[in-house]
Amino acid sequence: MPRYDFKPVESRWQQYWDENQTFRTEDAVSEKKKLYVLDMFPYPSGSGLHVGHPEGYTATDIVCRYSRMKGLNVLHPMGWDAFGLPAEEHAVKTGTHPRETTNQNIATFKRQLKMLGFSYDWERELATTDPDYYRWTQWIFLQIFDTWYDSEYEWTGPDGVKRKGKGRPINELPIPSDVKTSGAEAVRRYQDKHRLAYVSDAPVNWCPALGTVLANEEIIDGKSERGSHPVVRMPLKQWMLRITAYGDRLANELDPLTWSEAIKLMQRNWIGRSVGAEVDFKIVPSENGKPQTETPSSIRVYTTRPDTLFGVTYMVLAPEHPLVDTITTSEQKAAVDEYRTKASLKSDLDRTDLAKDKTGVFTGGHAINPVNGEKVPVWIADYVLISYGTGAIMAVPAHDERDYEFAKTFGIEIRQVVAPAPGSGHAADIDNTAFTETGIAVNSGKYNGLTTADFKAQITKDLAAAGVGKEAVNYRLRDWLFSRQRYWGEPFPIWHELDADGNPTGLMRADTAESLPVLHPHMEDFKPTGTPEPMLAKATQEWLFKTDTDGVKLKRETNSMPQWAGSCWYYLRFCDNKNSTNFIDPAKEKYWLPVDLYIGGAEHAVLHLLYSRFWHKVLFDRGHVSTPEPFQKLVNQGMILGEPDENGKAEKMSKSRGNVINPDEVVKDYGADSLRLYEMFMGPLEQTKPWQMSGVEGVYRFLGRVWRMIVDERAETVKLADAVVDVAPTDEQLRVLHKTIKAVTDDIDRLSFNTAISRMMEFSNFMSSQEARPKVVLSQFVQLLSPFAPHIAEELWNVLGHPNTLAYEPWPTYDPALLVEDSVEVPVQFNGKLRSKIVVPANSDAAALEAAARADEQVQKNLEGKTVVKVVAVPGRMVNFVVK
RNA sequence: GCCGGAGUGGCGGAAUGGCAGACGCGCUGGAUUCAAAAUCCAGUUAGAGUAACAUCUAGUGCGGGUUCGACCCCCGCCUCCGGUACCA
Repeated sequence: MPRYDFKPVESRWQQYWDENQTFRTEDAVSEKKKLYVLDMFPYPSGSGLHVGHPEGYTATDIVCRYSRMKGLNVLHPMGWDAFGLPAEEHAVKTGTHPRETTNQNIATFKRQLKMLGFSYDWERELATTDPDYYRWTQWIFLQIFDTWYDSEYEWTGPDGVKRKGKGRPINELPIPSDVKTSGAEAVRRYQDKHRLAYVSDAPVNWCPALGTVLANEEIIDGKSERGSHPVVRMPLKQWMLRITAYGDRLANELDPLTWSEAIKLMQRNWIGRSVGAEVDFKIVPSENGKPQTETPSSIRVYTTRPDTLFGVTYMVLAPEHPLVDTITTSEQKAAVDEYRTKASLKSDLDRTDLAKDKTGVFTGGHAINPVNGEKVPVWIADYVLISYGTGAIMAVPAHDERDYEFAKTFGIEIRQVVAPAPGSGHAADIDNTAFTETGIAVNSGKYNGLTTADFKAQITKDLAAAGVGKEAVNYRLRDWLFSRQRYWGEPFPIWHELDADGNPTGLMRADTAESLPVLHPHMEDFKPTGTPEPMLAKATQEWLFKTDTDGVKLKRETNSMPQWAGSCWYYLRFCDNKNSTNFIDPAKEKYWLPVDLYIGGAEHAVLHLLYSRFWHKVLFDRGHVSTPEPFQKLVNQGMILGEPDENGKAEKMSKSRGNVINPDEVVKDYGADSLRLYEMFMGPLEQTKPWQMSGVEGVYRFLGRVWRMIVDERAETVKLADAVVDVAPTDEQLRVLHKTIKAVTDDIDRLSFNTAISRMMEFSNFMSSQEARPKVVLSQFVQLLSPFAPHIAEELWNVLGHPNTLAYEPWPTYDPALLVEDSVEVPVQFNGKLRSKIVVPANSDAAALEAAARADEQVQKNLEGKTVVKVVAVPGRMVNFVVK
């Protein structure tokens, strides 16, 4: 073989690994120490693998191959997040069943991943669309459906941690006696209201273009995350998951995880816990004859600043607030109605677009401020959201920017009640801007002089004592809208009871675990209904209806689950993907969980990771898993941008820009090892970085040099180069080898793959110039290279005379004694500036260093005419003369 | 606006308190070749200086500070990237 020909080598080893099942992980639970390394499994899109995919996959593959050589029992699986809209949209256009499209795409992805030589255990492959898989997705849904959250329950979990709050079986939910006396049906309805999976009639985000409703998390700037289609809000009956019940735990239990602070913060911000108070303002009976006898007779507001209660000069209800009709006077009714209509027509986008200009209408009604008895006018305005807090606020223009703007617009009084604390460096300029800092209370009656923190604590207590308020916690996080109107998602294992006329009674029945999976109905026509009516409503009568054993007529739930469902628990199924009696064997769960290293894109920082943690915690509470968190260590790979343009500016890869790099092409021209090596050599894993084809060329040349270092290029067949001999290595060769072993090992442990590769380049630059290259040294180097470029490494390992694969050869270790050099070059500084270098024995102490430095000619020249104030000598590092 | 991250040669990046620019790309020159590709060798921060070395000066976004010594730590700014936004 004259030159390194990657094609036959790469396909030979891929075949070898396949045939010998080299990377099969033993199914039995082992005594060996385990390592579970997981990639975020891909959505198998029609366009195939993107160069961004192999970045994370190569990183995990390096860790896995390295860890196997270190003797760990490694679990490294791959699967497919295969439900989703594109396959269904394709079905609408072509009539091809989504399953067929999905299977084709999976085949392409699988071929591409195999082409890159990743050491997955393909026996554990799974797709979320497999009935054997979504059977258990539906089963977990039933667990969630069967659970209510007891926020007062104190318990110690299998992890030994004491917690307050637990998801408990619905049959343990205490039923109030008045409900109990109302009969069995009332009890069922009461239970349904408390389940973690429940049906709600609240306004939701309906996206006509996608033909489905979307979760809050799937909406960006008022448009759909996918496709940027407009979204409108309308009330619909939808499934919700009570993720807010777990808000505190989802935020707090992030602490012990090895995740970047940035991602933890994003999750905490998304959860958005805030502590404040709820305060009741009594509604003032109308003065113009309109009777005000309706209950409730007070407006409840939520505030994080109860210390500013004395500064309240008006109140605002969200336009959708139920009390608007009650409080609006007849004079104001027309104006209020008009405003509400306008607000309801505005999309969320419009509402945020107009963020600067405050609008609103006076209702004519008033309420009483509980702290001072003042009559406060009540307005409606769309800057108050019905979906947060109580949908009503007390407005304190002096100390809130939004209220300030509103008050300026409508000429409402601005009353300062907080003064800057002395020495805080803040100033209050109430004539021009709101003062939103904390400080000292003023104009607040008996509370004057209290600090913001003390005032808050005191008034919260006082309000509670008076029965007009209490401490309250609020979350930005909403319950998770869990139903979609599409075909290509998991059907719900739920039936609705029908009355004699065929109308739903509102009562539900769950499928039994044994009857799962609920399969998709056969359909020919995949066109969306164009209305919020789900696709599955077009299914056959047999699929849709049945009569239960007790004679009750039932209709199937026709919504389907969102794409997130399948990815919420796939890491569990990988541990035991063939189990037909359980979603995971408990012993296997105990052994493999948690995932030790999870690598994927930052785009899943809130959605997938939050949902998945939520499901895991429900399973934890119900005793199905033993760890409170699924992913111990998380690393987000940086985005790979396209090639920089002539101005050096690199942009996101996209079809429209025409700068997408196809991994197939790269592998065709340079081979899989080069692609893997390049993606790791580009820069730090977590950093965003531009693609440069010339860089691929660089690592490709490096592999050629490594090949020539070992193989005789001029020979007809693959044989060792003449310089490769069976001799004892020189001291220098040993030192370079052991330095490289140390550096590469440390770098892999730190996931610093770019520097590991540069160390191997240094090694090959050195060794290639050696006239005699000891086999034993080269063999160990090939092992170091093998996690990064496994194909060429396996081949060279063979050429060096080792039979079989090196996948389980013990990882080379270094001898610290060999790293020590006899003499070292040490810089000599004058006032911190480099002036000379001296060569001294490596073990020289500070005094010897200084003496050697003083003996140096350059140093003496620099010392002339100067006074030495101080000498700093750090053995092995440097000498610094402080002179005047 | 708020929260996070980052600013180092022509480019990707290395060095987390001790020789700034490892390694790679690109570029320049040379060797090899009939020629090319491939490969190998040398050079490559800028400026001053030298026949050539030597040597000197400046230099890690900007301004200040701590230190014998700062890309690294502290304070104040600027720019770029990511997240988020009427959340009371």
